Amino acid sequence: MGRGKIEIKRIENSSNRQVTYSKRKNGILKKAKEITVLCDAQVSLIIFAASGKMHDYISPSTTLIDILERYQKTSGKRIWDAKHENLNGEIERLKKENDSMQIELRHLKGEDINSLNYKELMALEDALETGLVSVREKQMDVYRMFRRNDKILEEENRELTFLWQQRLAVEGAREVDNGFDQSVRDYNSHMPFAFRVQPMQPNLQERI
Amino acid sequence: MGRGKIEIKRIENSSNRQVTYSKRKNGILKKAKEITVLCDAQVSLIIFAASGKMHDYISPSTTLIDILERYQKTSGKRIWDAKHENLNGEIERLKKENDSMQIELRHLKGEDINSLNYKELMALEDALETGLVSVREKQMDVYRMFRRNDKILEEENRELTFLWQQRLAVEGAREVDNGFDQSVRDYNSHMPFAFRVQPMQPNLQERI
DNA sequence: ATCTATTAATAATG
DNA sequence: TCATTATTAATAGAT
Repeated sequence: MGRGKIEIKRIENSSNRQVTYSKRKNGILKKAKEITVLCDAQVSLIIFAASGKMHDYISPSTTLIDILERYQKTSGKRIWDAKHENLNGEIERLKKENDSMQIELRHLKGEDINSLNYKELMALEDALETGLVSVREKQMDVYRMFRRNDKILEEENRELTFLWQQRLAVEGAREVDNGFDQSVRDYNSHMPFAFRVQPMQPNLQERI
Repeated sequence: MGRGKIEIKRIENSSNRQVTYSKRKNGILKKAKEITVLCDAQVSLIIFAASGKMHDYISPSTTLIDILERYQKTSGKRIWDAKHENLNGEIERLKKENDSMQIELRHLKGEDINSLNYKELMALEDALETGLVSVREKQMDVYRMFRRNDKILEEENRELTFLWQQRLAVEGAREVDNGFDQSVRDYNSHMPFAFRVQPMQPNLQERI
């Protein structure tokens, strides 16, 4: 239908192809609309041009999702069900995992243990004891770390105090004419920053 | 195009409608095939007749799923993502819940506790102690139940033994002419079933 | 289903 | 891209 008949095979001339695409696309869309009106049909039509441009028509009486749902039922082909089922399976798996952990947690907290038999109670006791031992060991580590830090700080303090007093004595002897207050202020500002008490164990500091 | 022009509105005559549907459906399918060949287009066409009959055409170079995926991207409309979003959200939620329980469990078992601070360690210790107390209490309950059961059984045993011996004595005095072995066999078979040792605490029995 | 008169779509052209 | 038009294709109504 046109000035000449054409073979149904790829149109090699690119611009001809584009023009034909545009015309025929409109034609199909029109036909799709017409059949829905004339015959109560429901149509989903999606067309992608080679360029990537997309055109679609969905009968106004329905939705694409609805049509796809029906398509699945009618054709037996899977569209989203396959993905859907995987996700549902994953959810089931996670829920089960969750439940069993939930139960284990409650047991470890001493809850819901009426249903446990003697053997299970013994195992639970063992687990709790093991955990308690580990936790108390860790607590001791932390405690020792504190103590060590304290000792280092104390020692530094002693050293600094000593240095301070020594210097004070020397300066006091040399500059008797200046007021005492002035000296103190001087020493405060001259005290090198590096000598001031700095936190040890920075990691510890952050966490506690 | 036909013997007469028709208005584009629902065809009221049912059989005419069906015939027209059939003809035009073929026409659209043909056009869809043609545009894919002529213009490198990709088409997804699904048609439902009012009767429920379904016809479809998907360009051979692609799949419906692929087209829908592109449709989503191009149009921004959600198709299956809308459905999947819920499920994905659920999965994320469950995974998070899972992870935190996993961590809590490991902590209670004394694992991975290096990163805990002192306060957290104390809380953990408390939890473990509480759990241990509960478990040990339960163990004591079970132990006491055992003991009680044992005592009841012992007492029953004593009673039965007493009854047995009493009867034996009476019978022995009355039927001295019969052999002893015979008597014993008699008594075994005459002993009412209800008097035999029965398990107490059936629930306990099953679980231990 | 098939036929065919007629309308609709469109290929080539400007 | 748009309009025109010669020609083919689709199809409404009849058989």
